[in-house]
Amino acid sequence: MSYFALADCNNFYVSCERVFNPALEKKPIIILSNNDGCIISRSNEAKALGIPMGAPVFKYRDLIRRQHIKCFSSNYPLYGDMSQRVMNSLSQLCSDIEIYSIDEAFLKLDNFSYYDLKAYLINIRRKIKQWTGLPISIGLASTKTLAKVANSYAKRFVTEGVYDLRDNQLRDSLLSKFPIQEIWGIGRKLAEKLHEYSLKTALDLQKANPKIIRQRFSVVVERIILELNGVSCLDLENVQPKKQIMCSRSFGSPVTSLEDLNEAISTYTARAAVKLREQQAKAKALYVFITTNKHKLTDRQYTKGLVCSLLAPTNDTRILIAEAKKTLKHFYRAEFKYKKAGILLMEIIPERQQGYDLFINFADYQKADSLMKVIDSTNKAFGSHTVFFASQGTQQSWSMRSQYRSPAYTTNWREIVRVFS
DNA sequence: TCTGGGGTCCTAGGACCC
DNA sequence: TCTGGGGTCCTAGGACCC
Repeated sequence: MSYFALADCNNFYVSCERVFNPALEKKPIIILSNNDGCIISRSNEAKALGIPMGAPVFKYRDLIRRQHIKCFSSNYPLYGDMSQRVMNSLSQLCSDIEIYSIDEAFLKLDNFSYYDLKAYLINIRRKIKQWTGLPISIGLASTKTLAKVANSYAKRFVTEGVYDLRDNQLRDSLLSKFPIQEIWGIGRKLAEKLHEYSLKTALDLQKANPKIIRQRFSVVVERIILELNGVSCLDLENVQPKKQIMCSRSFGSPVTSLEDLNEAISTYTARAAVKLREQQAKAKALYVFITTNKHKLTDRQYTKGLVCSLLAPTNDTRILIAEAKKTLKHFYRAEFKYKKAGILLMEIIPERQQGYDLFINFADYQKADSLMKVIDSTNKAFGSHTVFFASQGTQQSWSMRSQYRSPAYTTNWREIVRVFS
């Protein structure tokens, strides 16, 4: 018999901040999205004060001030590095692991019949806390979907942070109290439609006829039913190379000029190209888009994007930037105030699958490869903005707001924690 | 003043082929 | 007074996740 466990960091971004600033323990804290727009992580104290997930921060300014809630801008260099430490630690403790998101991993526990699994997981949790400083919760069950349910109970009701949902009777009694929209894979729309069939709890769904549900909904919901019954349909997944690579950002303030948009698009293209080379791939097409602020009803709106097919697959930042700028020029219009721009790399193929262009000297390919390698390794060693392209600009007046950022404690020598000063 | 960013999967429907 | 049907490929869009 094999089981699944879901290990999930508690209030991950908040917890990362607390590791390096223990004065924040037991205080209400929130972390803001890029551009300081939405609330994307909350400490338990902030949740208790009624701050919802994903809410725009300006709607809660009063509450934040009144309750002295501490705000932080997102600090992805820090969170990414802490995530890696957690995942490395988990991998040492369990060999069958799928990293599902920045703060979650599924573990598959095969051939553990001689162990007390729950005790084993409690020990994992203790070690992660000791090695990284981060608190995690673990849910244990016979399928991934049930492990998710177990995890949410581990978070809410259990002090040792591990919840064992392997017993069928216990499972069904908990599912009868579990709202259908909180099931992994059931979002708002599906929940509404399921409510029309009087399916309100996870147990209602579990008892539904999978074949009929498949006809009326989809194979996705059918699988969820089987998973809720303890029939595993979703196995651990290997990391697949990305089929699309996106980089987009909202601007700190509205942008109108083509020069600024060119800088932004060049910057996003350069970032996407780094990701592309990291997975040893090339793109055959790219998509550039710009959009005005859809929340600002008084502004005239314009949203437009365009696909550009590349002559040959490439991961050369110089070519990608040139093509992206050329594409932008086709649909840029000067009379709008833009809020956001972005680029999507498409039709991605592995580097070694690529054919070569008859009219390009092979030596030129090798030169481009070496140049990109030097740029990437320099930026990796000395910081991501050490070498950059002139078209990315030096002022970047359009760049996003990040007013309350904590130091990059673990990834930048200049921002390292000081014990003495 | 002020509303994130990045990604996947599934389905429906059109075009096209024989 | 009669005009197939099955299969594949592609794309757009919806829904979901964290």
